[in-house]
Amino acid sequence: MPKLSPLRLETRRQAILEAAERAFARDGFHGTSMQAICREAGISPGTLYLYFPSKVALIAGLCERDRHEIRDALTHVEVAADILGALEEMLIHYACIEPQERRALIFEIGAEAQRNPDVAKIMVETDAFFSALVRDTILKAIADGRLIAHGTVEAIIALLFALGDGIMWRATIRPELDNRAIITQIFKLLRDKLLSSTVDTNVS
Amino acid sequence: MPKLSPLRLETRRQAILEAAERAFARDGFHGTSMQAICREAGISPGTLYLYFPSKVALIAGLCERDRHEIRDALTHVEVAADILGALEEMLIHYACIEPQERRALIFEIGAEAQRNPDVAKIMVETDAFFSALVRDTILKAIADGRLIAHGTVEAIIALLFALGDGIMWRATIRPELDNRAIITQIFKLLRDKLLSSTVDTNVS
Amino acid sequence: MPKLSPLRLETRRQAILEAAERAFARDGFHGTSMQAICREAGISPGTLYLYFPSKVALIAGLCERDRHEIRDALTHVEVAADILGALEEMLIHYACIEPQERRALIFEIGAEAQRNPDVAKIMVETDAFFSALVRDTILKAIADGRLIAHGTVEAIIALLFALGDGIMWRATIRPELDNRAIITQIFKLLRDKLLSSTVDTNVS
Amino acid sequence: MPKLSPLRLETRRQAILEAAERAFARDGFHGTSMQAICREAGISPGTLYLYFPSKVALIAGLCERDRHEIRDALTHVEVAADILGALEEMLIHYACIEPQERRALIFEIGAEAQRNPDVAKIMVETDAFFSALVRDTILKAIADGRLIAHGTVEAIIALLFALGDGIMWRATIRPELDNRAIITQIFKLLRDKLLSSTVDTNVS
DNA sequence: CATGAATGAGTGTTCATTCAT
DNA sequence: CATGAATGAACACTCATTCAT
Repeated sequence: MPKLSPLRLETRRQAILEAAERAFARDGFHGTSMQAICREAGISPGTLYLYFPSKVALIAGLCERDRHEIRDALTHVEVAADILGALEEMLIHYACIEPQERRALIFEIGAEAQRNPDVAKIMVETDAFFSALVRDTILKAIADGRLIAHGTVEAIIALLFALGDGIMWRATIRPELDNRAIITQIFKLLRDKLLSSTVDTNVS
Repeated sequence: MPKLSPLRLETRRQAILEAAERAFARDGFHGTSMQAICREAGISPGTLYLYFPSKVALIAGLCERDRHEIRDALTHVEVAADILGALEEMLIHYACIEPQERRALIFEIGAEAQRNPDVAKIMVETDAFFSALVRDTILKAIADGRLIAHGTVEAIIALLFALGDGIMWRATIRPELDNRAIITQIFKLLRDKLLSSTVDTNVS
Repeated sequence: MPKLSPLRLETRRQAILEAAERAFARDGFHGTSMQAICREAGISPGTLYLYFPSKVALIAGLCERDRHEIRDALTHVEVAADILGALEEMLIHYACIEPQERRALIFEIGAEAQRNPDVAKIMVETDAFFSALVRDTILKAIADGRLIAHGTVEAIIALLFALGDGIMWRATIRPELDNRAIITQIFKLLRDKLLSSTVDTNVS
Repeated sequence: MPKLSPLRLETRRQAILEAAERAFARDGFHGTSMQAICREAGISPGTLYLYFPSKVALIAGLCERDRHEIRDALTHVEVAADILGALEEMLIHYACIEPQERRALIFEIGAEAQRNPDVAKIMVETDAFFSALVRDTILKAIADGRLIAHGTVEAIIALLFALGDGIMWRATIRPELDNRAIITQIFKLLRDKLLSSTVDTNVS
C-alpha cells in the first residue's frame, strides 16, 4: 500500500477544496451536505474522508488556502511603487470584483471560528501575518521616503487596518452600494490627509 | 379569559429571545437545537412556537431587538455636545465592554442573512437607519460649527462608517488585542486630521 | 353549574360536526388539526372538548349523522311507487351530485373503522340497517306485485347491494367518468333482466 | 465496488414494501411511523430512505406492486375457458381468502389518493388497466361465441365492474358475512340472466 | 360554560461519518 | 486507494389534549 504521492495528494485536496467552496458559497456551510460536496467534486464520501477528516476540516482548509492567496496578493503590494494604490486595488478586487458568494463565506468561517479552535487559529494567524506584512511594508516605505505619514505612524496603521476590514465588511453586507466609488473616495482622503505618496500615481 | 395581555406577550417574547441569544452565543445558530432553547427558557417546544413561528424568526427577533437597542444608543450620540466622543464611547462599549459572545452572534446573523431574505432585510435596514442617523448628526454638527471637516464631508463620513464597522470586526476576530487603546488612538487621529471638534472634550 | 340544555347541546354538536366535516373533506382526517376544526367552528379547543371527547369521536359523530341522513333518504324510497327509480335517484344523488370531497370521507371513516371499534360498529350498524330496510321494501313490493323478480329473490337482493356499493365506490375513485350515464345504463339492464317494475316509470 | 446490483436493490425494495404493508395493515398509514417500518424491516431510517424517498412513496410502491399482482392474476382469467368462473374465483380469492388486513389497506390508499396525486394516478391507472383487460376479454369471448350477452353488452360490462368492486367493498366492511356464498349466488344469477357461458363449467 | 395558553411526546426526514468489499 | 451502502442520532416542528382562570 504505497502512500499517496504528496503531489497527487495535494492536487486532490485542492480540487476537493474548490468543490467545497463552490458548494459552501452556494448553500452555506450548514446548508451543504458532504454528499453535495462529493457530487460537486465527483468523488465518493469514502474518498473525501481520505483527504479531509471532517467537515470542519474543509473550512479550515479553505482558510488555509485563503491565507496563501492573500500572501500572494500581498507580494504585489510589497513591491509596488505606489503602496497605497496597490492596497486600494487589492481592496477593490476583493470587495467589488470577486463574487459576493465568496465574501459571504467569511460569515460561515467566522461563525465556525467561535466554536473551532483550529479555524480560529488560522483566522488569527492569517490576520496577524497580513497585518505584520502591511505594517512592515508601510514602515519601510516611510523610512525610504516613499510615503509621508501625517500623524503618529502607529495610529495611522491601526486606522488603515480597521478601514480595510471595515470596507470588506460593508461590501459584504451592503453589496448593492457603489463600493468601488466609496473606496476611491476614502483612499483619496487617506492620501490627502494621512499618508501621502511621494511617487507619481496614475489616478484612475 | 386568560387571553395573553400584550404586555405579558412582549415580556415572554423578550425572555425567550434572551434565552435564544445565550444559547446561540454559546453553541452557534446551527449548533443550537430548539429543545436547547426551550430548556434555557424553561418552556416547552409547543410554547416556544406560540411566540415565534420558526427558528429563523428567533434570529430575526434578535436583529430587530438589536436595532432598537442601537436606535436608543444613538439617541445619546445625537444630543451629545461632543459627537466624536459619544461615538467613541459607543464603539468602546460594543467592541470592548459587551461580552465577546454577543459580538460573535454577528457571524451567525450574517451567515443567516445570506440565505434568509427576512434577516437580510433587517440587517440592511438597521445599517441604513444607523448610517443615516450618524450622517445627519454629523452634517448638522458641521453646519452648526461644532465640528470642522478637514476634507470632503462625504468622504469623511464614508471613512467613518468603514472605520466603525472595521473596528467592530477587528474586535470580534481579535479580542485578545487591546482594542480600547486602538480605538482611542484612531479617534485621536481622526480629531487631529479629519474631523476636529470645536467644543471642549475631556481627553480620556 | 346547570348542565347544558339538551337542545342547545345537540345544536352545538351538529354545528361542530358540520365544521369538522368541511375541514375533513378539505384536508382529510389526519390532515385536519383540532385547531383547524375550532377555527372552522368558531370555538376554542376547550369548548370543542366539552362536546366531543376526542378527534375520533368526531368521525364517529359524522358516521352517526350519516346514518340518520340515510334513514331519511330511505323513507322516500320506501313510499315510492317506483322503488327501483327511487333507488336510482338516491344513488345518482350520492354518487354524482354530492361533492366529491364528501364521498372521499368514506376512506377516512373506513380506515378509522379498522382501528376504532366504535366507528366500525356504527359502520356495520348503518349498513345492516340500510340493507334490512331495502330488503324489506323490495320483498314487500314483490309480495304486492309492484316488482317482479326474475330469479332467486335472495340473489337479486345480494346483487343489488353489491351493485349499489360498487357504484358508490367507482364514483369515488373515478369521478371523472360519466357515472350518471353508467348508473342509468345499469338500472335499465336491471329492470329488463332482473327486477321489472309493473308501474309506469318515466324513463329518463 | 459494492454497488447495489439491480437484483439486490429490487429484493430489498420488496422486503421493505412487505414490512411496510404489515405495519400499515396493523396500524394504518398515519398510525405507522417510519421508525416502526424500519423496525419491522430490520433496517435503519437512513437505509429506508435509500430505497424509498418518502412515506407516501411506500404507499405508491404498494399500489404499484398490487397493480403487477392484478395483472398477473388477470392473465389466468384471459386464457380461461370459463371466463366468468375465473373472475368468480379471483373475486373469492381477494374477497374471502386474502387476509382482511390486506383488504383494509385499500382505505388507507384511497384516503392517501385524495391528497396525493401520485397515488391517485396509480389508482386510476390500475383501475383503467384492469377494466380495459376485463372488457376486452369479455368482448372477445362474446365474439368467439364462448359467452352470450343477454342485453346491451356495454351495460352488462358496466354492471360487472360495479359488481366486482361492490363485492370487494362489502367483503371489506362486512367480513363477518358469508361472502363466499354471496359471490356464488350472485354469479349464478349473472350466468342465468345476463352473461351465460356456452362451455361446460364445473359448478362448485 | 367557555377560554386559550401550555404541554411534550411524537413526526418524517437528514446527514456526517464508517467500513466491508 | 476507492467505493458507496449503511448507519442512527439528531433535527425542526406539530398537534391532540388539558386545566387554571
